[in-house]
Amino acid sequence: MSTCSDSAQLQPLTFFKCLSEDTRLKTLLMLSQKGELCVCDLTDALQLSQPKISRHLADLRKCGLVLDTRKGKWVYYQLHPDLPTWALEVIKNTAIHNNEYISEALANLSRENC
Amino acid sequence: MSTCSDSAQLQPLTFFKCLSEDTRLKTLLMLSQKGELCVCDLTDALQLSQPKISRHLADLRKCGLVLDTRKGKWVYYQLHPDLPTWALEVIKNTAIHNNEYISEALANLSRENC
DNA sequence: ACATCACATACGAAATTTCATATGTGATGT
DNA sequence: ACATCACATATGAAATTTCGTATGTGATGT
Repeated sequence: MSTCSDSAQLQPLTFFKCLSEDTRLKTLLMLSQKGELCVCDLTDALQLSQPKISRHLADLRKCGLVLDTRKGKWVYYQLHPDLPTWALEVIKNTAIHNNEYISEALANLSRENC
Repeated sequence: MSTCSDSAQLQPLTFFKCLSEDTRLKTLLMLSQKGELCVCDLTDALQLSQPKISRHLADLRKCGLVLDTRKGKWVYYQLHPDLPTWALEVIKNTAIHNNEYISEALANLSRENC
């Protein structure tokens, strides 16, 4: 995940490289279902260390797949509003037809908040 | 691309790992447009060595994304007929909206045959 | 039987990706 | 000013992926 030459148009290969890692894929699928999540939501949901989540979010940011918004201490992430339609459809299509892949993470999410 | 535990149901992560490499992605997109291609078609189209193409096709085979059929000397590949609908739609959706990504390869294809 | 064509596979080397650990930064509260 | 919380980033080690080269295999033709 090094070659995301920022600000260029989203290349299909770049896009699928982002989807080819467990943490990043689950993050994108969860965002497509939940709309908006902060970093601590994701560490809870995926049961992973904060730096690990943060590094993968940085990758997704650099490729333009997610948008971050600071609200006080918290940083909220969402799927980038400027995502090409085909890419958004891939994410949503995958999320809808693979519920079991993210169901456990979504369950962790609802239990507690930071 | 090592962990394609054959014959299991297609996992989204496995699927996207297959799409996260240039040769494999272009191969799948071309198959979705052309229906059927032999190995030498792909070496011509993508201008890559035969073993390189062959190794990536082996990956796609092991993950169940393509089906190979021997016809005399030639081995023809197609998208696997049992592909889950969501996966097939991802491939077709991507192909339709990213013509420029495979246009050069498709042009090479029409020029000559082996 | 032998040569050749189309394709598959084995083996290291090189490049890329991923990770844990440590440290840095901005915002909030006292 | 200081401590703390939420998050980001740097660094080097470890795992994984990719590739070139060499070699193996099945089918066809003579």
